[in-house]
Amino acid sequence: MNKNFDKSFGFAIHDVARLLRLSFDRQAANTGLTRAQWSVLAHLHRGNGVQQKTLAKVMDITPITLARHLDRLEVDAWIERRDDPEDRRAKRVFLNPKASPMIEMLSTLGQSVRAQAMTGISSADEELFMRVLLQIRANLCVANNGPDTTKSSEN
Amino acid sequence: MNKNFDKSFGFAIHDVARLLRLSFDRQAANTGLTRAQWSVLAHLHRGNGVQQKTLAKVMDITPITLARHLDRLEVDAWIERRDDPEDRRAKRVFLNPKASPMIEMLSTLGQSVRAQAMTGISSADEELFMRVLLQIRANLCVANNGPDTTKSSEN
DNA sequence: ACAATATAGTAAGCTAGCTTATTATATGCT
DNA sequence: AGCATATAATAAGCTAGCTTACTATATTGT
Repeated sequence: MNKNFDKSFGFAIHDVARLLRLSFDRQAANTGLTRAQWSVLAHLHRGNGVQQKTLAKVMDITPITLARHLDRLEVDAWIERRDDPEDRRAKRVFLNPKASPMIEMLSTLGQSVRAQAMTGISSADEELFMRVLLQIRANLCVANNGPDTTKSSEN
Repeated sequence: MNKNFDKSFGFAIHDVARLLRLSFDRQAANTGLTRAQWSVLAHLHRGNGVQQKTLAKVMDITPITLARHLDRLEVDAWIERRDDPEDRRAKRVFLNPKASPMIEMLSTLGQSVRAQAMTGISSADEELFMRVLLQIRANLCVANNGPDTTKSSEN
């Protein structure tokens, strides 16, 4: 009955994104962290002490969306906001020590979810799939932001 | 700096889903309908008068998520809920006549967004991509719902 | 120097998904 | 018949994204 919808590109992508997030969040429920929050921590892991503005840009989410993640992460002491000494408008975000082991754990969880999703798919197919996926993302970035700002500049 | 994240499967899928939705919703903003709402209308188009329970199952969203879409769609008279004559707990959902042309319009919009996303991708690659995508979805459905309930039964 | 403009962060309020709990009605068992 | 269980829809309240608007601070132009 819903053949066309099952096969529709946009809906299929949407479903897969949702199912992946659900799968991850359920398995991480005991940690009290969601995938989106983990993503913040992981990005900080590779660039600790950045401004919120920068972090939001790298993560490609709006500053206010990031701010809310940080609010909750700060309550549970995963991260800390400090005033930027060079710009009184800005804040810089730092990981607290307790975050590191958690980042590791969630990273392996992420890998296992991916493996589950890719069951029965050859590595050649997987590779092509990823290549096309990244191309699609690039196409949409251009379409959404106007000729690419996001990926070039980095504060 | 964020190479690994750029290439990560889950995040890339998530990004693409978000960008697709954004792209669609922006271009459809003047209609007052979102992609999710359009999806409800389109499903009704191929199965008018179904119960909410059934519609939610076909769309693979929770009943309460559907109920809220229906609330707004009903306010603007795109659809109508009627009591099920055979089950006093249930309601059946019907398209109003004004919906049909809108469904057509949004459907072509959907196609154009897809074309934009697929720019520069060969049809062979696109085909393989879709095949893998649907396989992934099937894998995740099993993982999330326990051995597949969703796709087999249909009221 | 100071007025105009730009920028960093946040607030308010929206859609869209989820889980858990409630209400009303059906169904099934004894 | 009547009680226990199951089901259809909704309510309450959460995360996560968005847009638009506001506040405080920087920057720039004259």
